[in-house]
Amino acid sequence: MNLPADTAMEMPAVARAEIASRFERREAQVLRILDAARACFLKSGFQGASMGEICAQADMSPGALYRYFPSKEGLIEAICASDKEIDAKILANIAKAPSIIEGMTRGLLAHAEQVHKSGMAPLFAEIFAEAKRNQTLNTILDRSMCDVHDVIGAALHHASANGDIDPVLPLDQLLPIMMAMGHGLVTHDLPKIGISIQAMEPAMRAMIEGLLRPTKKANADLSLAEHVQSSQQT
Amino acid sequence: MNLPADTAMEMPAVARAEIASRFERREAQVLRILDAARACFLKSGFQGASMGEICAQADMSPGALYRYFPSKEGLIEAICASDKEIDAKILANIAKAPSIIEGMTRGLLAHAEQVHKSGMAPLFAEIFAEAKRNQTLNTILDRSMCDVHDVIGAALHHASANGDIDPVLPLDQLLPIMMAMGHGLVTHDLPKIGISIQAMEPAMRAMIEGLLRPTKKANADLSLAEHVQSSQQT
DNA sequence: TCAGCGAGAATGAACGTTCGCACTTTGGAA
DNA sequence: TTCCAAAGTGCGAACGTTCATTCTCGCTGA
Repeated sequence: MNLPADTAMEMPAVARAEIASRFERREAQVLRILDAARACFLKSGFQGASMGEICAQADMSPGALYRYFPSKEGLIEAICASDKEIDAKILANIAKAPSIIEGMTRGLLAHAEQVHKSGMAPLFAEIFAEAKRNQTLNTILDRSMCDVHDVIGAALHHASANGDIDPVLPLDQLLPIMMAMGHGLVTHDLPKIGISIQAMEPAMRAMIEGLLRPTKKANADLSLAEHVQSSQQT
Repeated sequence: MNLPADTAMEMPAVARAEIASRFERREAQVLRILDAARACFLKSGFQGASMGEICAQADMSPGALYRYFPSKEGLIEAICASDKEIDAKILANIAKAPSIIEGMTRGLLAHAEQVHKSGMAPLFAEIFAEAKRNQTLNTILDRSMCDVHDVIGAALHHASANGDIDPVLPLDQLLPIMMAMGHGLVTHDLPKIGISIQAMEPAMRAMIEGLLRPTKKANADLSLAEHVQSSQQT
């Protein structure tokens, strides 16, 4: 941003290119620490990872690390806050999608695939688990969830106004269901089962279509009468 | 706290006969410890809860506790193993349901409601997060998931043989989706949002119907063509 | 009498954090 | 330019605490 230009000019060109100013150097160090912390938290969990472990991973002494973060708690909060931004592009695509069904289908799958491919699924699970106990984390998570809520909520309203959503179902119930689905896809260990996430697209689309598309559900109870002749097993 | 062991110990001679034997007393103590551990893990997480905390909650000294469990690790494993049984009745109901759609709808919601009502959702989140790092826990969890897989898998096969499931979708993809949904409903903080889980039944049924019910999805891409005139927002 | 139980102090390791110090960079005065 | 004080940075030993676990010993019921 607002670098002292004179200082930059006193430096040799090579050094200036690498770390042009104090501010940037500081930012680079912060990033280095965050990367190390992410790796350690991923491997050992928030409580399980020690500051020593993180220092070693960042190739830095404790004294140095504590110049950048006031505490382990602060580090955890920074990790949570930094990882919310992952969704930005995906959210934009949901808003731009030709229909709510396409948007949600692709958005959910893209999100799940991104998280699993980057290997960050355990970290997500950790964040959500920790947020149920840690008030500060909970607030951070809520704030980042707000963006998601806003985008999907707006898309739902828009689709509803267009008559693309079954009027029987209250809109404010659809959103939590979507959120829970996304949550499940990310937290559940899909890759372990050997499922390709992209291959799930037809099934996901069918499911979301069932949820949102009008008609066909005036009284769903007929499914009961229809299938009385059925199921039991050993 | 209403701990079984407490009550038993303060009971008159007649009632004491119920837990007279060494074995039964030992079992009661184990239960007392497990209850305390569950409460502490729920509040502070596996790593966050200390043995001291658990001892205090169980009203027991460390020396006593260690007569029943070899380590904190062992306690965690016991908690994970004991909490898998929650699903037994719900699973049975899924198998007995008149149709796969009814079974899955009610099963998923019953499971979610039970977990949330008992306030154990954070513990579930904790277990799943921890299992991604701890090999032993992972095995325990896998084993308990096997039961669920078996029951739902059997129900799916049965329904599929009856023609109740869209033949286009491979069965082995449906199961992970169901699992992920259940997982999401449990782990996501539905009650915080103020949603009554039972009220979600129509929406859930519509969604599962969309996923399983035949017809209507020969080429779902028409949803794209249909809605080209759509969505953007502020 | 004896095996098992329970309490609680003791132990030793690990942890988050701080401290003191040496080194470098910065910005301005001489 | 040269010099200096101030500020910033990094290191790693050290600190105080907390933790999981063990030990010792007295107690209890059979």
